[in-house]
Amino acid sequence: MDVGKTEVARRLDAFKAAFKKAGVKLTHQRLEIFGEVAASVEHPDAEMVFRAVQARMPTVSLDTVYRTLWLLSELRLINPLGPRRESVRFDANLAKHHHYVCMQCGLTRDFESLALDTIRIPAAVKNLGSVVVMQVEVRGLCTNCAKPKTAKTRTKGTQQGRTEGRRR
Amino acid sequence: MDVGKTEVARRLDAFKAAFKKAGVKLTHQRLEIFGEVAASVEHPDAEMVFRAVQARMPTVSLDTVYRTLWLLSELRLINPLGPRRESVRFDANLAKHHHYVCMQCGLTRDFESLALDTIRIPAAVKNLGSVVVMQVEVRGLCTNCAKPKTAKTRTKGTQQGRTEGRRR
DNA sequence: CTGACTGCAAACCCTTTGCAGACCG
DNA sequence: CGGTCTGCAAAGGGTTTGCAGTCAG
Repeated sequence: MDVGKTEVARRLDAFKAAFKKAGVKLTHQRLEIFGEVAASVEHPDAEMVFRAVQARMPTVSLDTVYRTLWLLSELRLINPLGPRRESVRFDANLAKHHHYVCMQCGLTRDFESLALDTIRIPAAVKNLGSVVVMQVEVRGLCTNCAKPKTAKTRTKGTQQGRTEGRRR
Repeated sequence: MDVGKTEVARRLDAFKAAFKKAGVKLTHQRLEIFGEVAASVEHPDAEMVFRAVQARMPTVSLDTVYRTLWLLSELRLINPLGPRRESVRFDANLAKHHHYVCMQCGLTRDFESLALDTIRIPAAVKNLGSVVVMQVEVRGLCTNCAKPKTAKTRTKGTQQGRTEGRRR
């Protein structure tokens, strides 16, 4: 249930290199925290990481875990999962469809594709559990966010935004 | 930028039928709230819906919007988007991969597939924005949750769970 | 040594809940 | 009319932040 030893070692090297390059300090807790995420196959959330690290280092605090996790994301050593963390969104389109999600503003749009609807799922997935839905998620920068500076043409003013100004 | 008129009408019919069948009351606010989600292509969150409905019905409260949104989900008239709402999760696997997510316990696992990595994305998506990542998300019931009752064999004890007891 | 980092506690934001009055059927 | 719903206000849970002491480089 763990990531292979060699793979973890490789991730740790990338970790140290990235820290050196970014010029941030390599503290004991950062190492433990990254080690935890790198060795896990569970896609843990902050609290899971916290509990695991806490076992070996009883003084860590949950906020350090959060800060470190986001730092790691910034250095592109790990990725936050799923659509941008924020509020739950709802979808009234009950037909088969797929999603395009803007990594910057969170804009989410449906798109349809017969070809994608009929994708064959690898047999190995069967070992994980039953298959109820299969959706393709495409992430990128929406045309609006891709526009150079002067982002005056905000789509309709409402909706969409609200997602940018994250991070500390 | 809206859903077609006929489609909205169809969704409204399904809505009324489902309400009658479920024996829940069809109130003014519920109708407005559903209408808002059904006509939007934005996958709004509770607050977006709230603001939109509030414009036409200044007395609605945000909590009613929440309650209605979840009610609609229960009646399968809309679907909450993305992996179960809860905390952000992180992924240290930077290689191309896809996700299997259990709809009940939130368990999330990677799986690889050359075939899936090379899927051709429909040209229409280009109009939405650039493509940075393409991932297939398979949702279903993991083997553990699928087990009849006596779910004694909890995977490793830790991780995983924490996601079930949602909803009011 | 010194600025970056940590732990602590308090603040925040989104979401949920208990309760009394309002309204659908 | 009666039970379901709503609005209100307050509680909850996850996440973030300001501050003073601590530690990596």
